[in-house]
Amino acid sequence: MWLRSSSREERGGPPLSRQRIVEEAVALLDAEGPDRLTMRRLAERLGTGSTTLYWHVKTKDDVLDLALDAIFAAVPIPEDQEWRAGVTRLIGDWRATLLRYPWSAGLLGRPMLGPNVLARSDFLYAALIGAGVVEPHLTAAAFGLSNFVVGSALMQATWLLNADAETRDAAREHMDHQRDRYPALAAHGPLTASDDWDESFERGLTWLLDGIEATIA
Amino acid sequence: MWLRSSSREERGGPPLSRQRIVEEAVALLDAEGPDRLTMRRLAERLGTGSTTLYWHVKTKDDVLDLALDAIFAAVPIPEDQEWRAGVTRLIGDWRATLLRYPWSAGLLGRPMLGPNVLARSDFLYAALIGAGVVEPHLTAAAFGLSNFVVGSALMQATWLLNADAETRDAAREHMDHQRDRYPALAAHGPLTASDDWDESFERGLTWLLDGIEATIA
DNA sequence: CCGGTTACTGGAACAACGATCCGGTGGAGG
DNA sequence: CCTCCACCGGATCGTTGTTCCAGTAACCGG
Repeated sequence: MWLRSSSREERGGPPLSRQRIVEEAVALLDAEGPDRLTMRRLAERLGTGSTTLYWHVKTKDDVLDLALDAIFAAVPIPEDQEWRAGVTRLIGDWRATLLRYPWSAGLLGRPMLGPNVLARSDFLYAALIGAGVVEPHLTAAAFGLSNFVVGSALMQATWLLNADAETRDAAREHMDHQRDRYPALAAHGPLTASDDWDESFERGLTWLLDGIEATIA
Repeated sequence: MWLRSSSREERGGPPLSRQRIVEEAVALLDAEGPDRLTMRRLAERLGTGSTTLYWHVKTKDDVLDLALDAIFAAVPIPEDQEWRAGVTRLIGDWRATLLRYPWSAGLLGRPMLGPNVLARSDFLYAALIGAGVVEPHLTAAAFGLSNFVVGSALMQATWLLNADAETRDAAREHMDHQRDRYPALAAHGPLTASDDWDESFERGLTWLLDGIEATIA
């Protein structure tokens, strides 16, 4: 998607329709989930014919790529002086956005090269460099933080947001029924009411940041 | 899927066909990717009609759930005495399996309740408990390790395995063209030839394990 | 004012998909 | 020999992403 030579902007044509399509796609994904996102349904919401969309957008995958990047505009780029505060804020807001749009979890398996994602990734690298993190720790730190937040949001969105209540209950019962086969998991695993996703996330993030900080000479 | 009361096993009927379907599905996913996995194509490979599959399997999603769980049978459950060695081995093999079947990355957004996944999750909890990790660190540790490995494999599979060479080259050129806009990212980000995914993964894993170990009284 | 280029629209249609209906078949058990 | 039942698969339905192509409306140089 982001690799296609955008022949539209070159001619100065207003990408206004494109924007409206993406906005409506996000709204539709939010309201009904990714399965219900159809070119026809999207067009109907926009009051146009379904085939008209293909003038503004090459394929449906492009709509998804654009929608995925669009939601990251809600992640502010921190201005903190202290690197740890800035990184913590960025990662936290990143996670919050992924969880606010749970359908994004299913889209994380595609290349993210949109401007919003790139700008925030650039900030992450810049913050780490500014903190004095050098290779090979730099790449490991940026990867680790990104992968950690992506994995956390993916898992939480899968269980708490995308799965409906009956699925969760059935899963709990399923685990309960096999309590003897997976004793440790049944006693302490997810789906036990006691787990606090936010707290666990921050603990893991702290471990990562401590490890990164220790590499600074 | 795992929540459906399996009326087949109850009657003692041989689930042999089911197993063949899953094996062939994994082979098909491996050979042509998830987009090309079709009930018709899968049936054709098995030498049957497409509708016959629905006798052994409720929906296509069931096939995907079964295939996803099936590949984790290749992850051995460690027998190390030392907890760090066991956890490191499990997480490493987990990652290796996810990368050997890159299509699995796109399936991670669904509830994983298969027996293979559960058994290995149970081992992870048991190993951490045996090491002396207690709540609230226990949940954070298990989540953190799982999420880290899932995120790492997802990102690497996206870029190095699922994206074809031309996509990667186009992405590199795309980044190069905007080098001034994302200076830190262009200089140090992924897609720079110097990055070593394996090394970065192990560094991040070490940071997490160090943090977990520090919580042991 | 006009002819034509250009930006944009959308009905019709196509191939492919997941899934269901329903009429089969073949062998085991009475 | 009859009956039952696990198992099979052709025909078919509704829906999907995408393309073809015949339009329309606005602008622009003459």
